[in-house]
Amino acid sequence: MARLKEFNEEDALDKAIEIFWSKGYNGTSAQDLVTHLGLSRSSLYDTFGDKHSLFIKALQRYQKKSYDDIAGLLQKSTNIKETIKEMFAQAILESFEDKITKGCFMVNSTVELAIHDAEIEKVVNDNRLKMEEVFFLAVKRGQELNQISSATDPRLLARFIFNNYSGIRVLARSTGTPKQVFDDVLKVLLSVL
Amino acid sequence: MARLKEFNEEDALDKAIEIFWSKGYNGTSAQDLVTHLGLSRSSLYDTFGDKHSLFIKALQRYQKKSYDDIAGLLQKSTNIKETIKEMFAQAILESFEDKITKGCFMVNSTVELAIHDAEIEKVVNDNRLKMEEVFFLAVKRGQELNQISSATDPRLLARFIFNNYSGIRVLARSTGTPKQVFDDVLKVLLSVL
DNA sequence: TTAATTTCAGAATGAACGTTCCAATTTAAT
DNA sequence: ATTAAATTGGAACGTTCATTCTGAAATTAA
Repeated sequence: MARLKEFNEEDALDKAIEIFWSKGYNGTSAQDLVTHLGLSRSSLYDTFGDKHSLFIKALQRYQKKSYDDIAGLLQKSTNIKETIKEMFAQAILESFEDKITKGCFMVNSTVELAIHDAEIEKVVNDNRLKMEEVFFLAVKRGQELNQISSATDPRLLARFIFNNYSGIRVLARSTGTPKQVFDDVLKVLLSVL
Repeated sequence: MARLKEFNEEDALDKAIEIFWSKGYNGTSAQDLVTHLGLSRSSLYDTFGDKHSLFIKALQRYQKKSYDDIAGLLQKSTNIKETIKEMFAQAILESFEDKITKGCFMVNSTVELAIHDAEIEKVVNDNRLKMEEVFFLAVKRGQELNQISSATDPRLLARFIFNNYSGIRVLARSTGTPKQVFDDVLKVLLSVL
């Protein structure tokens, strides 16, 4: 009965992830969104509601994508320690690619918004719990397979891995950090497993 | 010959650190600064120039204070590993205090601004290098004193410690993170030293 | 072809933004 | 006392902000 949308909603959300990831919530203006998403103000507001709603949707989509990515890799892995190494190596490499997105959108949002925005805090905490769980199960399996040292409780190792993941995502937000720094951190991290 | 300032410039800077630390650069308005610093717009702008200049001054002051704090502790320490443990334990405890400042102002600024602001990036990189150096010297001494395992190059351990420090500062920006999570990370970290 | 419905581009909105200005006030040396 | 310089509170500035509105264009079932 009515005119069709000229854009794909998921593609637009991916664009929103990009620009929020790059500039943060407060650093991204409505005009930035219009420009980067390539749609008009009216379409933007009709489709996604206000800026805050759009941000939440973008962050939730990012959470699901990055979680599924990591969970997928670890679940199908036959060499857990090697997979963890590749995961980190990948995150490190990505931070040296020439994209506007550096670091991690979830880490950025945690730092910028979690203490002031209950809705964001919930997404952030859910993410931490899910990531911890997927690392926990992976480490536990790695220990059973004798690929990871059983000297330390897998719960602790899971939290430790997540912490180092956050750490390198912070380092990645500064262009000046040499790759060797990341590699050194990863090397020590792996020596614990 | 002229009227005297009614406020202390360093106290005002400390207040600026607080509010920028809590709300970020883009999240802090000129009105926020006026309210939190307790001085008028004219005094604020006459004394510190514009918002960006004030932010840089605040961040540099924070850098010096936090660096001096950590460097002081490590340099006078007779038990390096124990001092590192106390340092982290202190950072963890502070994140559970009822203050508006959570996490680390330097980490926050890295995440929010480093890729878009060359001046901030310089402060951030200088800080990383200085922190790495102070950790490096401490670890080296700790190894010489047989307080820290010599299995790993002190440079790598320094970078690793800094990375975990950043990580827990991110975790600290989310009120929902249970203390046990921090404690577990610290436990694994110490097991490497 | 018509009618119903939605999207679209861009103008318009009022509020909030960072910054500047101004007149009054305070100080201390003359 | 007068003068010169600096600080002060608060009004005022133009700009940008997020959001809403308007009216034309587009679509498709009837």
